[in-house]
Amino acid sequence: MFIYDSVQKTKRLFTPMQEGKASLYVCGPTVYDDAHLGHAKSALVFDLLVRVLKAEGYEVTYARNITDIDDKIIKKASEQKKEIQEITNFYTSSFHAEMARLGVQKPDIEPKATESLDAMFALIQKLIESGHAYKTQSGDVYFDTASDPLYLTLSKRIQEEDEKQERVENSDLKKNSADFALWKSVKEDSLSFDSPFGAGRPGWHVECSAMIEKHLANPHAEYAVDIHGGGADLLFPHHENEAAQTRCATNHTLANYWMHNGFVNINGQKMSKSLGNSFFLKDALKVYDGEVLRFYLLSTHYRGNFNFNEEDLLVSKKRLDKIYRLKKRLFGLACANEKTAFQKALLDALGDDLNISSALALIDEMIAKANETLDTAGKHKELKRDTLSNLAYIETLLGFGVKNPFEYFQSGVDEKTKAKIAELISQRDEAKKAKDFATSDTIRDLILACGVTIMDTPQGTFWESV
RNA sequence: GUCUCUAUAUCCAAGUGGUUUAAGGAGGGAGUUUGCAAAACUCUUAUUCGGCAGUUCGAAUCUGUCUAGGGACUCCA
Repeated sequence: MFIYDSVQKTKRLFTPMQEGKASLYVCGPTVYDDAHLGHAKSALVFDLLVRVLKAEGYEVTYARNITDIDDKIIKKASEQKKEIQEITNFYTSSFHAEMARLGVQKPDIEPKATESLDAMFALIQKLIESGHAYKTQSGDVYFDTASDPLYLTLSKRIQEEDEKQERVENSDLKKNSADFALWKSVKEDSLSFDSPFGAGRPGWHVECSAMIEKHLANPHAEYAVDIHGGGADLLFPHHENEAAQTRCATNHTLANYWMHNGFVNINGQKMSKSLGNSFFLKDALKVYDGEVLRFYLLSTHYRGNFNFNEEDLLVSKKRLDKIYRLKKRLFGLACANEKTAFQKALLDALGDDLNISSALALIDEMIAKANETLDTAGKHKELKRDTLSNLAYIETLLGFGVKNPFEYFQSGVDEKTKAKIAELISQRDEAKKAKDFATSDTIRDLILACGVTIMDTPQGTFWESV
């Protein structure tokens, strides 16, 4: 497959270090607040990538971390007078629950910062020993960016003059203003762990490098992982710093391929903590079906910016509805495992740097063709078998159409209303049989008043919630 | 300010030099089907790809420039 490498800025043929195996590390959330749509987008993009890699035949090892040591967590805990763990446990489990509703499969490894301290100590120790890190008078350990000739080559930034000047002024603290903390010495009333460098807590960037070495890296390989992913906002400074740490502490280049997903914008503006315009996933899930959100957030190319708005989301729902209507049409029939030309084309589209638009176009064409043949030659066995197989393929590759189609269309309607609708439909059938269309239309109005729509088919009358 | 990305029909959105005188979806229009609807299906809806200039036999696709809008440079998916 082809992957756009956001560091080389070009589409490259994916060639893993080990034939048939792919390792992937993605920066996960810091668990101090509810997940927003941006977290959802990132998780969905890499969930899709993993599914595509597996469909291509790779044995995938996918790690996504949980950052559970952080200034913001500490701040929140003290504000709410709660234990750190109470905060992190709460947001970790809500993150998991919300991801599950989006159909995001669990990563193979989900390391937590609090469980990876040994690996961080080892990495920091190596950096100190090799002269790439230093301890300040205040007890902090900093990475010495000047000691790494390749620093800033990942994000291709240019060191500015004023940054160099700061070097002299702050000589008793940091050697260079670009230097970043590997270990922050303990301050009063904050979270602290014992370490070879004194009590304190790790800097943010060090956990990813350490986790990758611990869980994914092969000591003899050139790269620590095949693919490293995350949101576009992480390229600098987070990924730059990760890359520097790994490069200087180990004989690894951090990743062979870098993938960065674009932002989710609200009203054309980046959703951001500082702007306070975050759209929380839990709020979106109150209003919209998780699978519709999945379809919507995945419906445009992962690298582009995504402007969230309700009208476009409803268009996505209509497209997903079409998959379910076809599924409903073939409901109850046995599915054979036929590999079709459509499936090959679908995988080819997604194998081209996750070209979801092409993939969705293929799906729409497949649906139209299947419906057309079912309209004109309903007993076409081979077509039914292939169509069912195609729908099953879409389920595993994209996670679309995974529910029972009747339940999908009737979600949000309580049992009492369902019974009432069933009763009205049977009354309407009586009237229709008697060709009393005035009565049947009156009954239809009563049914529509329940917030549902009905459709007469050769198999009987069905209803869907609107 | 420095760097960087984007600009395709009413809207969303593929397409990175010729098989595309531009996929797919939504919306609009006309039909088929239906007791009527809904759903489904068919046809239709950009001679044109932000403006200008250039490279080329040939450009939405490459180069320059201008315009508009995002983003990074500070915690962020």
